[in-house]
Amino acid sequence: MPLLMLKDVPRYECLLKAAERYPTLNPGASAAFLHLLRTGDAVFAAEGAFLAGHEISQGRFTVLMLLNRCHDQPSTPAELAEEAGVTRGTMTGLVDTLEKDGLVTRKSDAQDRRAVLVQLTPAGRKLMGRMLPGYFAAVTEIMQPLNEAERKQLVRLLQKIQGGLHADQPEPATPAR
Amino acid sequence: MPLLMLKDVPRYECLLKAAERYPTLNPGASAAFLHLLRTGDAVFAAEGAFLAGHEISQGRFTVLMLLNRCHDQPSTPAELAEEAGVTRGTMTGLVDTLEKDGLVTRKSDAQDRRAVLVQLTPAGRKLMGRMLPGYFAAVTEIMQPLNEAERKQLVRLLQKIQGGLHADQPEPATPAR
DNA sequence: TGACTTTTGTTTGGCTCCTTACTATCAATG
DNA sequence: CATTGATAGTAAGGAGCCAAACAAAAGTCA
Repeated sequence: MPLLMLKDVPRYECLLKAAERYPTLNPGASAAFLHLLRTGDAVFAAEGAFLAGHEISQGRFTVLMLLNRCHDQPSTPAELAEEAGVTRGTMTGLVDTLEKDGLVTRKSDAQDRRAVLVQLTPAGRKLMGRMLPGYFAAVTEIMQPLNEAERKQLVRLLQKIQGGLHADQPEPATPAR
Repeated sequence: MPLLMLKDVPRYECLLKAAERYPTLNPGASAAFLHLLRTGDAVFAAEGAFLAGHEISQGRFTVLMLLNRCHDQPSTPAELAEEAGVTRGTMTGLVDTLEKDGLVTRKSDAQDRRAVLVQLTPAGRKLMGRMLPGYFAAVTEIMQPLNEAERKQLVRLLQKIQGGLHADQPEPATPAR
């Protein structure tokens, strides 16, 4: 549960009342915003609870997923950090603990002596094979309340929001490539 | 950006292909799940970016919001922790830094000598008065891509998911009260 | 070649949050 | 009363993340 926020979304009437005091408050937008954060956090926590049952954190699980994707190709920490959306420093720590637990190995790249190649060990592969069916089942379970049409609808709405965010925050240094 | 996860949601075709290997993987459910986490995190980050411009973190802002709600009533750290969904230990730290910055004060409760009352200082109230219009405008801006009907639809879908989560995870110790 | 810039992985120190353990106070019951 | 149990706030230690600074190795270009 990484997001500190209101535990319960305020009732819509309260938002309406607050809007009288704050002219910039849009009740519909605020309600959607709060529910999105709230539900996103709850779903994230549900995923975390499942993974905690297997003694693994979300961060480590993400790395294992990335390494499990293409079985034999090892990845460098920099690639993993980029794909996971964390800094290389963070990835160093994640790989450290995964290596300590015997789930991945580090070996130096023959071509580039700066680089390190990270790869799943047989134990790591075995763990994923054991976890993934349950993991996917848990995800399906979480999304059970929505039928297929509703899921598509949800994805469409979320993509709209995300598209707006990207437009708001253009990377200033890379205009075109 | 507290959630470590895949930076980009996998393409739907990749999910379909993965579903061949993992029978429990439901592509539609997985896509909705990943988009929900991804967008929730992006929106959370956008909020954090706004608040960072005012030199304040999400956690501290939540506390200030709770204290600003009812102007004169001070709250105890335990109440604040309950409402914010964090532990009392975490709340101690948040109030510590807010007090250090002169935004809130602690005073001991006359009725209950264990308790502490936390209250906004004039400086804290002033900060909120300065920040909130921009904050609500930023929330509105984030939700701009959705029209009012879509926002309602989104809230409905999110509530459905949340309802399912509560049903899955019944508090075992408090059956009825 | 030699002097630059970039990239790689790591280290360090910081922040926010949690869990656990502790003391002080209250409340309930004999 | 005195004992027992619950509750309030705090402190200590850990996990996960970041930003900044670093040495080593590559790439670039005169």
